[in-house]
Formats: sequence, structure tokens, C-alpha cells
Amino acid sequence: MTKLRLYNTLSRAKEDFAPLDPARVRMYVCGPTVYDFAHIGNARPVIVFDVLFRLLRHLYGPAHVVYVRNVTDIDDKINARAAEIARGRNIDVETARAEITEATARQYAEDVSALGCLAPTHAPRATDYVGGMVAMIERLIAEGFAYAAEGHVLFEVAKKADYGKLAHRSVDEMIAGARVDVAPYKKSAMDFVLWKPSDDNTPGWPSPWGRGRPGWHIECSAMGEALLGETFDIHGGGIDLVFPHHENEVAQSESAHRGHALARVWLHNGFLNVEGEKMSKSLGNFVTINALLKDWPGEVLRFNMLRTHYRQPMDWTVAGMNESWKTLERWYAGSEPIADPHVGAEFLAALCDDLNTPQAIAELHKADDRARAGGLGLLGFSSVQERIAARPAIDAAAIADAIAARNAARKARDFREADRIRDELLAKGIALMDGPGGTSWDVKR
RNA sequence: GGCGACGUGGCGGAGUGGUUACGCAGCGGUCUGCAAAACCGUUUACCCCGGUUCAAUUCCGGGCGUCGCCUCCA
Repeated sequence: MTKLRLYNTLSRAKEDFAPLDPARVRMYVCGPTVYDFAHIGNARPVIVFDVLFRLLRHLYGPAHVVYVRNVTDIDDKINARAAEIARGRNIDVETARAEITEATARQYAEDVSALGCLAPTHAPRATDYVGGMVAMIERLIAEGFAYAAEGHVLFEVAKKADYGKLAHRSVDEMIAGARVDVAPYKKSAMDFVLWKPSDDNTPGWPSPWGRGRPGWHIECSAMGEALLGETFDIHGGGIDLVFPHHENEVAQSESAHRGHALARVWLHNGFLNVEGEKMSKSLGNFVTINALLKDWPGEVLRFNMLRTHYRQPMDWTVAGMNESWKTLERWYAGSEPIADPHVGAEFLAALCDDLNTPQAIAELHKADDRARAGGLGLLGFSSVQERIAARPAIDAAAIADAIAARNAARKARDFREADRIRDELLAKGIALMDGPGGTSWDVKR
């Protein structure tokens, strides 16, 4: 079996991947906060880790990989929107919160599925695990890692000697560089919230510290523990989550689990820009997956994403999308169904080298039809067979008639009429190709 | 201010201590009424300055530039 190597943020090096239990390879990826449409930047980790999920399934067997991608449905951005809606429609905030998160989560699942991503094994919602979060916080207090103050519960960073090991920074330098005001109830500037109080206009849950809501980081610790156990194999997410989110997850989980590691390998994908600029609502270049899917097939978006290595910064451009579409078109167009696709050794080796998808795609360019079909399948692209079957219904007989009429005109050297017929078909999205063996046609974008 | 990443030919984008990445575009050709497609061939590269080395785009040091995190943004 080809050996999988992954770049571990913890060690800052590529390491041989060896799961704790090959019969149950476990991966956790931070999922969406469901308050708005997911954007193109959100799509990157989803696609990247879907490829890893598929690769792990290929290497260890589909039944032996467990993939958890959570849904964050407790969040102050959600709360702000819920409060707004609750006021406008005169309903209570909890109802509004449930509505927003439900609708957004459904939309997210649809969008991501259109990108060719498999559903994760589990997609837990934070609201279903508040009990586990409270229990973990209680454990942290009992063990002396956390303290309650003014309705809040805080994690005391000073009690975790190796705090900062994931982000590779020391507590001292972080305090020195801190630019935020320190809340008065904190013992130290670096202490972070595990639980905070909710007022009447904010969703909340009962707890030993009064009605309140969990901090951001604790949800992943609790859900990971519930679904994957104390220690699992892979934890992934965007590079911007390394600090503070993942660092704090590590602190909480390890402290609650007698020092046992949370995850053995930490993977982080690089940031994505749009046409050379950081995506932001103020710049007006905020691109949602949903909007893109109206103009482009999801597979093109997926392919475009995989042309850049996942750890590299990526620039998303329309020019790149066109190039991606062109490549996929050529690979799909005119191909006969492949009866026995297989995954090439060089292709697999590239993928196993820290998910080097650009190299893997280069191998597909060199490959024959069988290896290309196999490789595309492993990367999560529909097979050529499916692609052909999924073509929109086209009146092939009418096209054949038109081709016959055009060829008659060509034979009569009435090229004006021949070109008119060709243009007419092109306007309907049908491109003609005159080859040595006659005229063939294909669907153009 | 602190920490970190990146800088490859017209564009996208891998990789390597010495030997073609790959794709797109361009150019030439085959084919063709013309086109398109396809196929064949082909030009352009490793941010700057030092150092190590027989040899550096690849290792080390410095500089410059772009970007990210430190602000619950993937």
C-alpha cells in the first residue's frame, strides 16, 4: 500500500500517517457557523478534506473511516441575527435562532453536495451537545484548570504548561502583543471563555453557573469527545483557526483527558483570495458558493480548487475557472464509458504525498483513459459514464437531420447555408466538429 | 509591535543540490470550404545580495515584497 504522508501543524513537518486503529480511522473537521450562505473561502476546507476523506476510504476501506464535521448553531453572530428577526416578527429569539440555523444548515448541505462532497459520517450540531459541554467544563473546574467568575467560566491558561504548542507561540509573547482590553473578571489576559451568561434576549441553556451559553471552542472539544473519543487521528480546518480556536481546543480537551492528546495530526488549509484581493463584504467581492453554482457546474469549482495545493495561498479567479472548465470538458467530452477504471500508481503517490493534488492532476494529464477515469473518480468527480448519462435531454435525431442538411449544403458548396446551420446549432449549445470520419457533435457550455 | 507563510517562464501551478514538471495562452504544422475540436512540434523561469559547494531555483544568512494570525473570519 502506498504510504500516506501528511504535514502536521503540530510538528511543522511531513509525517508518515499511522492511524491509531486502521479499522476505524477518525477525522474531525471544523464545519460552518450557520447564519449566512457559505462563501468560496468556506468551500476550500470542505473540498480539501473531502478529498482526504475519499483517499482514506480508498486506503483503509470505506467502512473504516469516520469523518465528523460539526455544525455550529450556537454563536453570537447567529444570536445577533436572531435578535433582529425576533424583533421584526415579534417571535422569541430561540425560535428565530432555530429557524436561521435550520435553513442555513440545509442550504449548506445542498451547496456542498453540489461540489461533489460526500456527506460526513456525522454532522453534529452544537445545540445537541450542550450537556456534554457543561460536563466537560465541570470536569475542568474540578481538576483546577478553570474557574467561575461573574457568571462566566474561564479556562486558566497558566495551568496548562504547554499552552501555545500548536500555534508555536509562547504565552509571554502573546500577552506582549495583545491588543484587546482584558475583561475584569479574568485572572489573566490569555484566559478564555468556556461559558458565558445570556440575558433574556439571547438564547441560553441552564447550567450550574446560571442560564448561559458555551464559548466557541468548547463545542468542538465536546463533540469530538462524544463521537470520536479522547484521542483521534486527524483534526482539520482553515489556517486561521490555528489560533485561538484549535489551540484552545487542545488546552480544554487535553486538560479534561488527563493530558491525552486531542488529535495526532493537525491539518490546516491556506487562505483564499478573490481576484488578488481578500474577500470581504466591503470590497464587494464576497462570492458565495450558492451564487457560483448558478453560473458554473459544481465540478468546475471543485477542480479549480484542487489545482492549488491545499496549504498554499490560493487566488480564486474567473480566468482560472474557465481554464478548469476547459480541462474538464476535454476530459469528459467524446469519451467512451470506461469499463474498468483504475487508479494509477503515480497519481496515488502524488495524493499520498501530503495531498499534492496539482501533481496528481498533472499525472491525469499524462494518463490514459482508464487511469484518468479512476483518478477522477477518487478525487470525487463523476465518472464519464455518469457524466454522459446526466447530459440534458437532447433531440439527437433533430441534430442528425441538421447535420445531414448541412453536409448536403457543403457538398453543393453552399457554404453560406452550411455555416448558418452550424451557427444555429451553436446557439443552442451544440458544437459541430468535422473530422475525417464525418461530422460529430458535442454539448458546449 | 510579536509569531508565521509565501515570492518559479505571458498566466496558473508542482518539484528538485547537477538531468523535460504539468496545464492554459502564444508560435509552427497535420486536418479542413472556412472554422472548431483533436493530434504533433515548439519559445519564455526559478525576487535581490552574500555564503556553503565541483555544482543552488533547490541548503544557510541578510534584504525587499505580498499575505495571514495575534480581533469567535475557513
